Amino acid sequence: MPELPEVETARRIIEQTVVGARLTSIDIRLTKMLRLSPIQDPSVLIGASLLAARRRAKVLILPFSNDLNVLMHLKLSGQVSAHRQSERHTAGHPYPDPLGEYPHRTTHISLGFDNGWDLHISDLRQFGWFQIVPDDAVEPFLAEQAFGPEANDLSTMSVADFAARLAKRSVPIKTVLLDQKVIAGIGNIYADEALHKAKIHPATPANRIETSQIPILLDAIQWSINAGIEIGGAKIVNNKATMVNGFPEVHARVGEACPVCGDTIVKTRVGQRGTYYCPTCQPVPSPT
DNA sequence: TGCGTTGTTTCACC
DNA sequence: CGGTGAAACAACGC
Repeated sequence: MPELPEVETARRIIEQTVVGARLTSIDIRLTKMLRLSPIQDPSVLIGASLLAARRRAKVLILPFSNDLNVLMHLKLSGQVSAHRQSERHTAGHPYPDPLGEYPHRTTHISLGFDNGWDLHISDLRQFGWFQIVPDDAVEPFLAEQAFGPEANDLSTMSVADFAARLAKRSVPIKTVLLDQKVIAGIGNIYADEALHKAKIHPATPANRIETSQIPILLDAIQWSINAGIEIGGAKIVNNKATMVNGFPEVHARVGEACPVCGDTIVKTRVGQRGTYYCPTCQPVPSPT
């Protein structure tokens, strides 16, 4: 799915278009999207106003005025697109064409608001979910996820806290960065970018990261996530991120030149995920 | 044709 | 119990 920057971009679009507006219609074409929802009848939301657009980790939280909330996860291929006449804002996976007709074959949910904006939720692979839950279920749901601090603002995570988490894990550092319970919001693209910025090989066992590298890695994570937010989320074409304003620097750029040292970026597999790094900037860690 | 793709959950196995 | 590795969910383009 969209990672934190893409979900944050979707949140901002929702905030700027339909927060404060009243829901006038909701059309759910693929009921599987509601498979985790305790409330199955979407019409209960009609007539209520959207109060805010929140985000925790990669989950969107949309509280309505009738004590109900929409919780949404875009997973690997979800997209939010807001439309009002000729105006359009889109975030998330771009399949098949953000400039084309909506709703289309993979637009599974559409919401209409009384200020003229329509929100279309599309999802090629259908891994995403959409829940309608009462107010008193929101915090328990989030608590159950046990998300770590937000990757775009790690001011609440001390170097000592992070070091303590890393010390308990023998798996590759990249795998730990993808664990939402350690830090929330990092995905495959930004894990590669953060490790390149910090000059750490992605397969380095987490418990063997040098103490001096830990604060550098914390800074690098925030840098990569905020770089992603600045460009409005990664731009995916044919399942590959394309560079916008020099970002990403290594992800999906196998065979190209490292922007730091000029060496050729290579691709490997770490924790079953495609992984890109620069062999010069990120040397294989020395044994023991 | 088979493989890989911005994520998370579950399960078997230590 | 807790950590780890792999499969599963599914559709599409190369």
